[in-house]
Amino acid sequence: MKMEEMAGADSLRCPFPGAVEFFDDGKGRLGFMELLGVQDFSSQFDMFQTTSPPSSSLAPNVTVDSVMENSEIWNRWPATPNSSSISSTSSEAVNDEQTEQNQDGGDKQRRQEPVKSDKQWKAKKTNQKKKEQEPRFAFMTKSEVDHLEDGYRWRKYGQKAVKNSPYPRSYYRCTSVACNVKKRVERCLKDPSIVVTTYEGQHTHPSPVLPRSTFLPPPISAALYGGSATFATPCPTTTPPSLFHYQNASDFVGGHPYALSAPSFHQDRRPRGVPSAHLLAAAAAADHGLLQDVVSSDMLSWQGEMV
DNA sequence: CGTTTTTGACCAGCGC
DNA sequence: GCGCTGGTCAAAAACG
Repeated sequence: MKMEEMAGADSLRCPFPGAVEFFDDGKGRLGFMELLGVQDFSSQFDMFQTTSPPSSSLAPNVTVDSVMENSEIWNRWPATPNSSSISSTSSEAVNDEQTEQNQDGGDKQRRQEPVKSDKQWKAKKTNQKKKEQEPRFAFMTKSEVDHLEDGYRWRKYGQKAVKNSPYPRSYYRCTSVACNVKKRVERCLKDPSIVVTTYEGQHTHPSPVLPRSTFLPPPISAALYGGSATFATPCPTTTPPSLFHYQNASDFVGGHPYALSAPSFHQDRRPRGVPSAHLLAAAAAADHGLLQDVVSSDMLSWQGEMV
């Protein structure tokens, strides 16, 4: 199936032209993913929902429709402005970065030196309290692969079993020096095909694979570069969300809450300097008018079919 | 050989 | 105080 056809099949039902991303996995196979939604369940959390069949499982006979049928949230996309501010966390994020650095640097020392002073413990407690206020940002992605490409390099530092769930939660940390951003990846209990990725913190550096100047809508750039002030909630698969809130309507170009997630294969070991297709698609989805700035002619082709 | 992942252990917070 | 849970550490293993 041609990309244009796939995109065309999507255009009738998808309320967000451009919300489907096609990408080449580098092995000649075509992958795609869907944006399912942007959601703020508790005014504390932005959630992006996407679907992303792994390239490895994407057989040639798999059609967009077969995947689209799995998208429960299509056509449920009324935007409700949310006035919560995102600016108040930026300074805290910086503080967190500093405390985190101290913590990271000090943890090894702490291990070697089990006896801790009260000051150390209080500092850690304070740090944890701050962490609760750190910007968080979550994506829901339909994918068979847990760890999704987002333009940054991550190192897994832990994995925990989730209560009442057969699926573990993985903990990742940005590999960049002095960058305190973390993310958690877990599967939705009710719908294991959905991966919930929660970002925490603010990147102190540009994406190694995406030029900083590339336009991304605030939720996306927030996720990639840090800056959102909202919190994630567990996936709502039992009752697909009917309300979607944005922190500010103006946060979205053209009022469209376009979002992205990622192709899900070997994200961290992709050759450097190669812009991630999904990132480009995200930018494209944000505003078709800006498409020419960020996407290839091929992507423009299918994007055009969808508008 | 450097980097990343795995995994058991540790710690804090919370509810009872 | 105790047990449970979430988050993190760090040594060892795996990987490229």
